[in-house]
Amino acid sequence: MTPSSRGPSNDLRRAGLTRDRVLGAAVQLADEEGLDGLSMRKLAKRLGVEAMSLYNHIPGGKERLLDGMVDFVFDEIDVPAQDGAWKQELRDRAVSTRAALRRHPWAVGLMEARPNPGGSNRRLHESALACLRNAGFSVEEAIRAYSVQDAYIYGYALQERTLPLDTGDAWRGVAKTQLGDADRELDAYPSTTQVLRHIAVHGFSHDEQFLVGLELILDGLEQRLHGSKKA
Amino acid sequence: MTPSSRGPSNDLRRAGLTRDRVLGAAVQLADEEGLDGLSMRKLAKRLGVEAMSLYNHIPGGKERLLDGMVDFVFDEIDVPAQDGAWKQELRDRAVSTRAALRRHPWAVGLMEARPNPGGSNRRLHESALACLRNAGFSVEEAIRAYSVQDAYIYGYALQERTLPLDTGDAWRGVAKTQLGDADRELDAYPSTTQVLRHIAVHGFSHDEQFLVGLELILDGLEQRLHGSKKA
DNA sequence: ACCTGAACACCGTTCAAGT
DNA sequence: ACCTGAACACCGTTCAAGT
Repeated sequence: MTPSSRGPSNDLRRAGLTRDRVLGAAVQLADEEGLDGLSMRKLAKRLGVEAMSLYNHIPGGKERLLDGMVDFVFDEIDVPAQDGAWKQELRDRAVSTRAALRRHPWAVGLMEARPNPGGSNRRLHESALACLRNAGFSVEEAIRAYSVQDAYIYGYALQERTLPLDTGDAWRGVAKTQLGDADRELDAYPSTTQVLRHIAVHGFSHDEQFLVGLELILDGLEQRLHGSKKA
Repeated sequence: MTPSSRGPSNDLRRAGLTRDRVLGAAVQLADEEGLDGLSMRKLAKRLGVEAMSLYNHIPGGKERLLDGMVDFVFDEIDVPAQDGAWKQELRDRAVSTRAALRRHPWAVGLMEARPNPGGSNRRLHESALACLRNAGFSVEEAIRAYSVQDAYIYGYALQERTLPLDTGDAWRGVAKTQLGDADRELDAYPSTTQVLRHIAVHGFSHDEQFLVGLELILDGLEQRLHGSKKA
């Protein structure tokens, strides 16, 4: 009568532990509790199993688990098309990358630091480079464009991780609190105070800030592209 | 006859444990073994003491120790002057920041993530903002300029941490090794292969790459500055 | 005031033993 | 083939006890 009794073999149980299931649970645990909260023992408990049995599915231990988790995040990033609209494609990739890193803040410091890049990482890398090459960037300029844009995206994600606030109200509140705390120090840091006052009134938007900076970089790359074509 | 016997009081010993000495030893340990290698127990051993006695000098435990270490790194970054040469001042600050992060790679992910910023951090922040304001940037544009440039600097440091190679020879070697490893995959990743071939021949320079990207951003900020002045 | 030993509640990982 | 208990070598931190 139970559904499982009708399965093809009755030893599948409710377990069916898989590399993918372990990876998914690990990402979820890190999303909820951060990288410090991710331990082999806690992860095992979530999967209804003892810590030692994880090593049957993740051969390299925790280090390889992290490799897999990082590639899991890379897989969530949209791969750019390789036709001529390079600026739009790169902008989309940047927005998509930032969104993935907001969902998985623990990944920011790991994405570019893994010695063994996974398949999703390599495919994304390849597509972005191809997109730039097809648009007319030389190999050298494609490397440069990729480097500058990636530095900006990951650096911005690093900043945003500290204060991932969405609404103008939240920002106004933070600025007012800091102005209240500082009080006696306002004279020593006049420009900082000015900035806090500005945010306390006008708020702040990560969405807008990120996009404006991104546009500045894309425009700079476009100028380099046209400059090199003329030369 | 021994030097110490002539000291003002003989109970100073060789210990004289201080917050500053603990901080210095912690930075050195992290430089040598990375953040994972920094434990209260190992740090204590270096200072000739048991782990528990560190808590007498670093009240908040390891978390506050990290706060202190981060501000130790901020203190090594040159503070920009506040006169009109904003472009040169910001360039110098960027170069100085990257150099500090190369000396202390463990700090990259921590610099902007501490909830309680230290004095050196706040002074640097204030000076950079003041430099921008004095150059004619509005409050809003100063925030933007600071954000874009910092994202680039820290993001670049994040990339560089993975492969902190200095010489063209080292880069050529890495590229050749990767081309050898990949072999069967070269067809699947043609643009990546092209990039590796380019580096295998021409090498690569972090110094140059960082500066070119930095200039692209500074030029973009300059255009925004002039645009807003006219408007 | 500063240092310490013992203890607590955790880690990642190995390995022999189970089924 | 997969899971586990016990064990090892580590963590950060508290606390009562020493001097």
